[in-house]
Amino acid sequence: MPKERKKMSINKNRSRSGKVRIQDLANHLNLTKGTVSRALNQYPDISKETQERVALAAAQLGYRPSSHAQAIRTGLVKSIGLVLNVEGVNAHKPFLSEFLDGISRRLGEDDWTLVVATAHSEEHSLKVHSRLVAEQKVDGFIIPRTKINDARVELLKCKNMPFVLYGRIKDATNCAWFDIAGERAMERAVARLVNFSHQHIAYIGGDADNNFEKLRRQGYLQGLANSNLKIDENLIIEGAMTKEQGFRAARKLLTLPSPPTAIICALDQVALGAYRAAESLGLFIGRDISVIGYDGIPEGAYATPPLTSFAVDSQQAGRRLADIILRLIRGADANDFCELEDARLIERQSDGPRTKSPKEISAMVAKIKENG
Amino acid sequence: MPKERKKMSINKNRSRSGKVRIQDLANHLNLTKGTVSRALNQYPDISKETQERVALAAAQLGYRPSSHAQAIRTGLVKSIGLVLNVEGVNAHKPFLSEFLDGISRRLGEDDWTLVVATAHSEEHSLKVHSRLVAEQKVDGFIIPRTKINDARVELLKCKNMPFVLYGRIKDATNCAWFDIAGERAMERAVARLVNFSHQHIAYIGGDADNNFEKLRRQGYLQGLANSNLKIDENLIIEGAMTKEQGFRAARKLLTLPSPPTAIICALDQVALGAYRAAESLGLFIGRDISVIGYDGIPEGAYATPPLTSFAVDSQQAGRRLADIILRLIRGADANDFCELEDARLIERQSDGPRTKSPKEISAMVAKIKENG
DNA sequence: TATTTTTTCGAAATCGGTTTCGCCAAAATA
DNA sequence: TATTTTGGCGAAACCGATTTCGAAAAAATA
Repeated sequence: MPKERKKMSINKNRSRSGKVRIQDLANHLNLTKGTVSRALNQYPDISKETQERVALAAAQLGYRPSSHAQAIRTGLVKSIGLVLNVEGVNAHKPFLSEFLDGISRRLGEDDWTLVVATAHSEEHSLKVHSRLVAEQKVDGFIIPRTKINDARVELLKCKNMPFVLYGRIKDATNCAWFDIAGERAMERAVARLVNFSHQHIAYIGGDADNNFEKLRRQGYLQGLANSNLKIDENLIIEGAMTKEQGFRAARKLLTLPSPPTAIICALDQVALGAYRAAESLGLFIGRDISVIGYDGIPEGAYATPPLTSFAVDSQQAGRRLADIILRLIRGADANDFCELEDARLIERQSDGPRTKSPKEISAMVAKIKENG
Repeated sequence: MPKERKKMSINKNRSRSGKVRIQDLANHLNLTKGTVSRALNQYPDISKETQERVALAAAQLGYRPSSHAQAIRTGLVKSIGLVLNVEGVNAHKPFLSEFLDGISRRLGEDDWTLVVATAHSEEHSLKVHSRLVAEQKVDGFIIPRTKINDARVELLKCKNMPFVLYGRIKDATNCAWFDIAGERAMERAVARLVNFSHQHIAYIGGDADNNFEKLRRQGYLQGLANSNLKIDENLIIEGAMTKEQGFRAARKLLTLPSPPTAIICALDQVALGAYRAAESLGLFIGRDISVIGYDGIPEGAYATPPLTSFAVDSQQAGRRLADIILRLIRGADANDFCELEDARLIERQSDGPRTKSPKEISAMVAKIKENG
């Protein structure tokens, strides 16, 4: 008996289930499929009349070109990749769905789709990108959370694959990017606090290898400079990304011999951690000390007191990024897209006029620590 | 001058950029591409020797088959669709990235990918599904947040497209599904509170058209029945999905003439809203009244007091769902997948022995309301 | 040794589109 | 009227894989 050569043909039933192919459309119209294709793609050598006839029939029969069949000739699969690095647990959470929504909506308008993958380290992220490129699953990438020196950028440049950055990087030549000006927000935060008569303003930043952190820190420093305040290294802590880390950082600041009267946090989550630190030390936020956050997470509105913050419109960001990557793929020049947008200040009750001096705060804290 | 017939050829440069095609591999091996293809796909009519030679060369040259070129013949694009309905703002947030991660990892193991799209209404969701099917962007779907009667199921059944449900539905014949037994968690929550001597146990549920809500409510009622407690319709509120709605619902319950001594919430967010309601009425959770949530969101651990809840492992759920849909596409029978998993109880400090009677609670609340 | 079977591979068709080439008739020009 | 140009479409190649078919060589059997 000869070896069986056929492989199991799985789901053969589904393959021809009622789908209208271009050949069917051509038969129905008494044209060749080549002509139908050119008509649908608005080639100038097809008469207006025929074009309309074809378009009408296509709509009536519900013809939709198979995207991978197109891809084999055109090289375009009409989809965009987004690789999320989920190593830090809370990494992307707050606005992920809004962000995805913004991207998906914009892509959907042009009948493109979004491919999402996750990665668990920077190295793994590169592998995932490579796989998507090699298998030709996507025509371009949106790169979230840029690092100062970002290996993803090198990789995609070398593979000649279009991409747009959500965030900035050190060397952005030939890179399209879109970003929210976190540094300007931080600068405004300092100005606002100075206006409230604060002079000792601390800063709790995020992970230092994220580019946004570098920028926000710069903004904070610029804010100090604008008001001729001198930098106190003791009042600057970086590396806080979670509520817990915010708690620890704020506690450290508030138990300093000369504590700040106001704290700016690069992330709302961190600010909420600072809330608990203040609470644990008997300080009332908004009265004894001021706190300003950044992100505009919904929980901020429900905190006591409601958190003053800078809101980022993630949905809009996603939409804009999708729009840019589509343009790039269609031939636009990456250098034409360097877009910076401001975050929107939400004034709430976690900050206000300075009521205590550092000394007084220190005394309050000391008292509490004694008793408890 | 004749009309220009060529369309702009965009990104022509990228099309042949160093990619290894099967023909290149075949030339390199002095075989035909058909033979190479069969060798790579383990056809039995290729000698072991040749198979190994081909596999080696493929690895060395870095050959990866173009997935859409495969798709045109096999009918499989090797990707799974997930359509998120984002109409309720907070709809999917807490565990979305973990969920995506679970799916993406499992799919990645088999070189499949995940296509994510968003929808803004039930109707729009159907359209998005249809588009993905028509353009053959996916080979199957994961359907999150099942409704009791779910139109997505009808649609996909009729289009003969494989899918797996995250959640259950009314009529699940020929449906593969995976779910967390929220009803059993609610039942256990009641038993736990009864054990703490509570007899007046309220329930705040989510939107009634979600199937999970129906089940959790049933579980709550079952729990009452198990302990021979009678149902008090005044102690049951549905339709709360956010912290704000939880606040309102809990306030309503606690200002009742005969308020509950314990509240079970179908969502942690809602439970945290209840925290604020209790606070606003001068009640201390964990001492004056008990609260139990469901979801296991990280914020629960940081609330005061830390929230007792039932944790759901979204990453694991995503992985399992991905695994099921792959099996279905490879020919498994949908009826073989009806999987129910228990949520894990996290005992914290928001519940405990009953210390006050409804009357006493009512008195406390009245006192606070009097004072302001 | 002659015949049959098995193993292994090449050749070619195929999937569903896009794109190129060239033909023929109608219109424009000489 | 003779020639050239143009408009509109059919025919066929092509994209990169998979799958079918058949044939030559090697092995097994008569």
